[in-house]
Amino acid sequence: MNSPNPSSMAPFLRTLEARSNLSAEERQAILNLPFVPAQARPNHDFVKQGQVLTHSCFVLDGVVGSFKQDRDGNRQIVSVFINGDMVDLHSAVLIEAPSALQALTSTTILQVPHSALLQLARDYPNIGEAFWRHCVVDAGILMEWVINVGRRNARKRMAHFFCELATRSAGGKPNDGMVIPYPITQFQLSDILSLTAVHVNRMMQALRQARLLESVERSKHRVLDWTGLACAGEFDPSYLHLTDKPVAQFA
Amino acid sequence: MNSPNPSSMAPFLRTLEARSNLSAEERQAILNLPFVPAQARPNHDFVKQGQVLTHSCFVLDGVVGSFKQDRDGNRQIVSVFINGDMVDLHSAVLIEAPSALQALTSTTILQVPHSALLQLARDYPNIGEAFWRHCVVDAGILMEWVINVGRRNARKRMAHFFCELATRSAGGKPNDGMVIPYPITQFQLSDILSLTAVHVNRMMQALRQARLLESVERSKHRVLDWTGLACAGEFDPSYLHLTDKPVAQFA
DNA sequence: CGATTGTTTGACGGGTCTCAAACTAAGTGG
DNA sequence: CCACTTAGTTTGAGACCCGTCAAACAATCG
Repeated sequence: MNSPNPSSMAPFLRTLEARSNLSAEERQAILNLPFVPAQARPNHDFVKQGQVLTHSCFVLDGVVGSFKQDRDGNRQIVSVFINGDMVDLHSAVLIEAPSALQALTSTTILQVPHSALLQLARDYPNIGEAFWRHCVVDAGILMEWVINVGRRNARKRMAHFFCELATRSAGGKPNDGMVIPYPITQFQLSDILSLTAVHVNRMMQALRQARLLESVERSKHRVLDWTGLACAGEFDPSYLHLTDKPVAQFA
Repeated sequence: MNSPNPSSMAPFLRTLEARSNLSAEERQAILNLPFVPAQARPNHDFVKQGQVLTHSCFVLDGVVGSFKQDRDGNRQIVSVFINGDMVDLHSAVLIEAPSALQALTSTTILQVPHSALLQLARDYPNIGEAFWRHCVVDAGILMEWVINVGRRNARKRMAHFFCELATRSAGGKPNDGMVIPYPITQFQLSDILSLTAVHVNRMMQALRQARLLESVERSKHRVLDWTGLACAGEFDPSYLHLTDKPVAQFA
């Protein structure tokens, strides 16, 4: 355990602290979480839907998609996770995986045992609350996904997704010219956006023509005009809870 | 406080116990939660999106929809709640409402102060875990909603929704002939399913013609053929976590 | 250099939306 | 009890967004 290096949990701590107040002792307890590193191959489930889990997965480097499939095997990505995200913290309290997990590119994950997470939540109720809050924020992102897929047309939907991804990779506000540091193919985009790869391609061209986005080498993407993109995607980042720290009523 | 009667929290306890194991003392603590009853008028927000909240809302009787709107004011219902559901338990840890709440029909809600919920979670870590798990199940329902809206056509989508609603109202497995005890208009259905009211009407006719569903008085609906409906909607109820009790690894 | 993966293009079809209006049921006031 | 109003349901015609199928093109890698 703990081989990459002892502070590999630092990005997780950072994510938690964006939304919750933690004491020095609590911070240390998070950093001391045990883990087992693992490499996830792209296009290959490392968690299967319905599987019973004993650990949660933390993304140290790369991109992970959460896949659900309908009866015909049509796959739909319901959320994506990047560096610093705890993919399935929820599995600590509901051990049956509601969706499959798959890396979209070669990804390093750290497996954190449920027992350690739950022990921490019991020893430090404030950490328990922070974990709970973490899951609640994830649910808020899902809500945004519902309205994205349900109400926005292909162009807005795609713009919105890139806004979210850019904002999350930048840990706040993205800059014009930034490159989203994860390769995502148009085929993967079609799974994310509930569109066909053909239509993704056409909308991509539309965003390029509007000088909002640019494709760069290896299926990566550059934000050319952040304000324009946010406008095209009707993007309001507040649901990500990355910047402000909402304080609970109870002290 | 506590006026309807002291055990009004019993349905909430039932919901929690379907998914978590609680001790006698913990059960009693849930039942003793303080609350303020309130009546919610249909088609009128009782919580606005972005509002800062001091209490969570429990549905004692009726239906509540969670609405999100895009910039143009297009509304989309992202989840519905019925008797026994704690609509926004999540607001206890994230006090800014991610969506508006509105009754779809005349509804009785009980407002439970966040302070009481958080105090309970701290005094009884096991209750904290149960609350956390409750929110995680809600998020799982949202995931199903994403694939429903994203991947299923109008007919399947509608069948799936009625399956979910029937299952939840029946607290498990619905029966042929059961009437879903909440009036829902086709206009409301269009907000739920991301369709137009016109198309909802046409799909409704298709389900009626297939002898799967029947409309009864006052916008209510009767399930004629449960197996057929579940098949038409590709419905698998496991994500609702109503029957089995998944036990966490940690004792 | 061939093999594989990802991107682009075109033609066509269909599911769903839009707009508009008629019809029905339920509730209200005179 | 009836006339009126309002909310909800139903129907039709036309347009458009996006899906399907098929094939060519480009880039990456061994």
